[in-house]
Order: sequence, then C-alpha cells, then structure tokens
Amino acid sequence: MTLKIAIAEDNSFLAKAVIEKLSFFNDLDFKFKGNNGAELIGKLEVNHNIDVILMDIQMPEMDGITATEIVKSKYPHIKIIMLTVFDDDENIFNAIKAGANGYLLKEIDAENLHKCILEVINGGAPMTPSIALKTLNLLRNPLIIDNSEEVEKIKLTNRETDILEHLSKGLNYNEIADNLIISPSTVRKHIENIYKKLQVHNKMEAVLIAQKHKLI
Amino acid sequence: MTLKIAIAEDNSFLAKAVIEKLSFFNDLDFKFKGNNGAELIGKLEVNHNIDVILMDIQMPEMDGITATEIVKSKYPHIKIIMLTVFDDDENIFNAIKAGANGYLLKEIDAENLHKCILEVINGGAPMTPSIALKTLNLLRNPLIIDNSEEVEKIKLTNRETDILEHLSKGLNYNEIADNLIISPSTVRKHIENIYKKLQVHNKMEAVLIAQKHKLI
DNA sequence: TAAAAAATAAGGCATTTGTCGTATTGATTA
DNA sequence: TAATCAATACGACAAATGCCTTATTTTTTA
Repeated sequence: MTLKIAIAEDNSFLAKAVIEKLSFFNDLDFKFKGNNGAELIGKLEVNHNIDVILMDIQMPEMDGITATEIVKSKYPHIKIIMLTVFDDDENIFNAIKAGANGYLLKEIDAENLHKCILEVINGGAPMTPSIALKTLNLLRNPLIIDNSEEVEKIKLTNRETDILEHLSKGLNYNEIADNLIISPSTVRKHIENIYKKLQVHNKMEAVLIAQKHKLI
Repeated sequence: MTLKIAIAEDNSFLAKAVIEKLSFFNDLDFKFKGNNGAELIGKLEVNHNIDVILMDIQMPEMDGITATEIVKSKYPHIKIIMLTVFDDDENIFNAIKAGANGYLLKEIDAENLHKCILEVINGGAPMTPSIALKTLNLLRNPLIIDNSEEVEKIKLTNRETDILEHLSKGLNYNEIADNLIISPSTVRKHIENIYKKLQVHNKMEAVLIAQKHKLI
C-alpha cells in the first residue's frame, strides 16, 4: 500500500527537492503541490484522497498554520507534517495548536523524511530533536494547549456551516434567510438540524460548541 | 530620602528574590507585599504611603493588570512597575492601558532594578529593551489600539459584567438568576440595560460587542 | 447628609426562538 | 437503480427573549 502525499511549499526549488526525496521510495506517492496554503486547500477540494501533507509555514496568500487549521477541520483524517526552516517557539506552538501531527526542519534527509512519514501514519508525532526539546518547554509553560482530540468528530454540511457562521455574527433567522436567499423556514430547519448534531438548544451554545470543535 | 516599595507577587520564592535585590540599596525601603492584586490593595487600604509598587501580572484572585487599574485610580501618586515574565503584546498593552509606569522582565538584576525604580520616580518609563521594542511595534500597529480607547469607553457595572459573562456561556435568564441568586426579572432588567449600553438587541450581539471591547 | 448610581423586583405584550411533523427536489452513493 | 443525503419549504405551538413601565432598597459619591 502506497501513501498519498501532498505538499504546500512556495519555493519551487525546495519543493522540487522534497519531491525528489519522496521519489526514492515506492511506498510514497506524490500527488500534487500547492504554492501556498490556499492553493493546497483548493486542490484538496478536488481531491482529498491524501494521507499526508508536508506543509511549509511561511507562504504568501495563506501561511501553513492557517492552512493546517482549515485542512484539519475539513479533513481530519489527513496527517500534516510541518516542514520548515522556522524553529521558533511561536511557530511551533501555533502549528501544534493548529493540529499539526509532526514538525520537521527542512534539512532533513530522504531516509529520515520517509521514516517520519511512516511514523505519522502510525499515529506518531515525528519531530527533529531540537523541536522536540522546544515542545517540552512549551508544555512546561501552562499555555493553553487545546486537546480537542478526535473524541467524535461532528460533521456539519456546508450549508449548516454557512448558517452557523451567520448565527455567530448575531443575525436572526430572517436576516440569515435574506443573506443566503432562502426562506426563513429553511433557515429554521437547518438550525434545528445543527442543534441536534451539536446537542444544544440555543444559538449561544451552538456557537460555543462549534468554536470549541473548530467547526467555524 | 528613601523610597517606600511594595510588591505584588504570588510566587514566594520570586518575591523573596526581589526583596533581597531591594535590600542591597539603603535608599529603598521595602514595606510590604501582597500575594495577589487584591491582597496588595487591601494592604494599601491600611498604608498607602508608598512610592513604588512592583507588580506581577499573573496572580490568583486578582491579576496585576486589574490591580494596576484600581491602584492608579485610588492612589494616582503611586508609581507602578510591572515586573513579570510575560512579554506578550497583549499584556504589555493592557498594562500600559491600565496605567503602569514601567514594564520590566523578572530576570532583571539588582543594579538595574534600582536604577529603574529611581527612573520611574523621576517621571521616566523604564522598560527592558525588548519590551521597549514591542511597545514601539504596538504603537506602529494601530490595529490593536482600537476603539476601546478614549473613543467612548463603554462602562458596565460589576453586576452587568457578571451577567454578560453568564450570557456568553449560553445560560438562559432562569439559569443566570439561579446562579446569581436573584430573580429572573432582575436578570432581564440587567440585560435590558446592557443592551442599551452596548446598543444591541440580542444576546449574541451583546457577547460579540463585549468581547470586541474586552468587557468580558 | 443629600443626590446619584446600582441592584433588586414585577407585570405586560409583541417578537423571536426552539421543537415538533411533514414534504418535495436534486445529488450522491451503495 | 434504489436508497440516502442535502437543501429546500410550511404550519403549529410552547417557551424564551426583547422591550417598556414602574418601584423599592442599597450602596456609592459628591
């Protein structure tokens, strides 16, 4: 069984180098690359049959942290390994918070990269030693590390997410209906369904739970 | 003439270290310490013949930012130097807003601390270089210094803030009433007043605006 | 101490929301 | 192709909310 890999990387030389590293192993199948976070997400929209994403951090249009957040909320099954030159606390912490599964520095050699990809697929959290040290330090600092594990991923439809976002802005049923050009009845029905999925009974709770689960 | 110093610090080891630093100089007279902001204010109530307060930020019961606000309003003559491990924008900005006269990091050595205390007494604004840099950046970035400034500070009473916090948790009128042990009618009236102050017309908007203005 | 602000409480009424049930249509999937 | 899902839409009813008025008691401030 081969693992399907996607890459987000703005520097085409580095991207090429990474792809070449991957090509040495026939259990790794490079699928596509995005030149920035947004592009990657756009391509995932078309094909999200991907096992692992190698994600750069600093990219134009959309950085890797933001992209990780979005990918993780939309496709929780995809493993994400940050592959970057930045090893500062801020980035590490944000990447972890965004849901990254691993954090590697770009100097990594092909052999190790291969090993780390396998490791992340097996539920591990591969990272280079220096990063591992920093993560420990971050953990010692009781900053808020959100452990919203895969307790039970709540799945909302696109329309439900739309409506939830409008709800969270403080709009009422009629305003939402106007915005989405559907009838208030439909808005009500959607909200009813959202409440059932989130197991809540009013707007505020719905928004709170949705934010907690990063659904909006 | 000796300067009278008070300290607010929850970690007794750190407090001890600071007091020892002060003891090296005979123009500094350590008066008392509070284990948190509230305690300090309590002790100031008894004796506010103090020139400088060295204030920690993160403390139980009452944090240093809140304490600074209160001390500054009750005893404007007292100079306050934040002495903390936190150098994030948020804290720096809030401390400044609260009226802090200086902002130092805890690693500071005795000599420097002494110098900074004299500096603040002479109307200066002592801060460690890294903090000074961040303050500059904060000033450059006008997005953080938003409308919550002198535009027109919305003032909620304590009770209104209580209720708003409950609202933001998704509780309904009866639940809030139960929690605060008041009648639902009173809760309604408070919420009505909150809406008027924030110029909103429902819970969600109230919470959104309150968060934007950091009222909760 | 007098005045102002804050906290408490109730009644009434229109509007909005939460929860049912039911139903049609197009798209996706097994 | 049959079944399921997603999106659309209405009606009805109870509960909750928003908005107005009035009023008493504490607490704070001038």
